[in-house]
Amino acid sequence: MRNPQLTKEVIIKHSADLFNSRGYKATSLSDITTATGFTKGAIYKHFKNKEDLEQQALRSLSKQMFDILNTDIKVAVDSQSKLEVVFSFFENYLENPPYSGGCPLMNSACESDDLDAGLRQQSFGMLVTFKTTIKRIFDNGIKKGQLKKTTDSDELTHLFIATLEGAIMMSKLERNNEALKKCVSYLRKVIDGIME
Amino acid sequence: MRNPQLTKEVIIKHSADLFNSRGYKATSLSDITTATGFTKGAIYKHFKNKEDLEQQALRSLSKQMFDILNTDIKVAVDSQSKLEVVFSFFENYLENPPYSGGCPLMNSACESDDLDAGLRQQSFGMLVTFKTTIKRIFDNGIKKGQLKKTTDSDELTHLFIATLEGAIMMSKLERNNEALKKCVSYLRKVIDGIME
DNA sequence: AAAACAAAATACCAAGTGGTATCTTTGTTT
DNA sequence: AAACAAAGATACCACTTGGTATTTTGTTTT
Repeated sequence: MRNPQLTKEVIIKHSADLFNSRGYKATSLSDITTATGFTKGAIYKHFKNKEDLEQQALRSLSKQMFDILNTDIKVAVDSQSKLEVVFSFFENYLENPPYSGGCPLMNSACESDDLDAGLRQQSFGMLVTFKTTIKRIFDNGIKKGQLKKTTDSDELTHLFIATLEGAIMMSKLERNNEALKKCVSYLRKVIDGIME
Repeated sequence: MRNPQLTKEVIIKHSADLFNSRGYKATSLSDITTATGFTKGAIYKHFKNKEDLEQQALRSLSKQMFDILNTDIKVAVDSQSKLEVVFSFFENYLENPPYSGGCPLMNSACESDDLDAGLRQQSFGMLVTFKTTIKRIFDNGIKKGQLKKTTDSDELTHLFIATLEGAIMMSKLERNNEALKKCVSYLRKVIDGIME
């Protein structure tokens, strides 16, 4: 019944959950051992140290987020529905979260200071990926004539990500999705305004 | 040369700085003693425990932020220039920060989970204050005929705060104020659009 | 100047931290 | 079935954590 690969996955999944909801530094190894049922021996068999585990956990969260997003974006046919995928993803964050604890990008970005360069670097990469994903939708939409040629894709990319991330923070703090709903509602109108 | 009141202020100021840049849980008492030059004896003379210090430090950061904002908002004469105060406050966050480590609202909101209810509560109050501050500018602007009557002040309040907070997160992570500049630039155009 | 009091320093404490070395178990290979 | 290596459990380690009890220092009051 031994399955080292599964063991590693279980450890990553549980610690990712703990890291994202309680914080990376605030989550101790013993938190993880009690959550997973494995011992420190098992953890250190699969991970160099806690920092290594933190990074692999964040990578897992990042992969999970973008796997969902990219899959649904690919299915959507035009720019508007592709952006709608992003909207509903965030809009349903609180009610039906793919992982608990809010957005892993914001959480890691807020917690990682200059000291732990690894987490910061990975968090940064996550932001780059996010920006690339959104901007591509705009640029393709413009190219295909679905969005107005005057659309400032770079500005809107920044606006969208900042607004969605900020709204998640607000909604998480207020424990209701009013902020998310209001912000997404606004962004939808922005889309309507640049539709060709 | 003993000055207990000053001692307390020094402890609060230094720990506020540490909490906001490195994180609340990640900052230890010894971090604070080395930063302030005082010992644990001095700290526990003035604060019940670490949690108490955390809360008083956050309150200090909050006060500092809103003192600056409210003062400048009061000086500004019309709605547009009042909102411009908020914009420039955030726009200059990175280059000329009133405190280091990014926005204390977002930092405390991200870090505080359900376990430390105190920090969370205070963070929540900070958000309420922020929302009230912004919304009042809109509502007064509408009432005075400076902004269009059709302005949805509640929606814009949420949009502004979410966008500014998200932009700070991005700019802090990217170590440049591109995101802040782009987002503020957009919000300025929103204002132009609702000017009467 | 002595006594009284508060402020801060010092010296502790138990508990928890990340990490390592060692041992036992398990599954696989020969 | 014997041997072997990998997986994981156990037992430990030095160190740091938040917190407390006690002592010293400085300031006021009498």
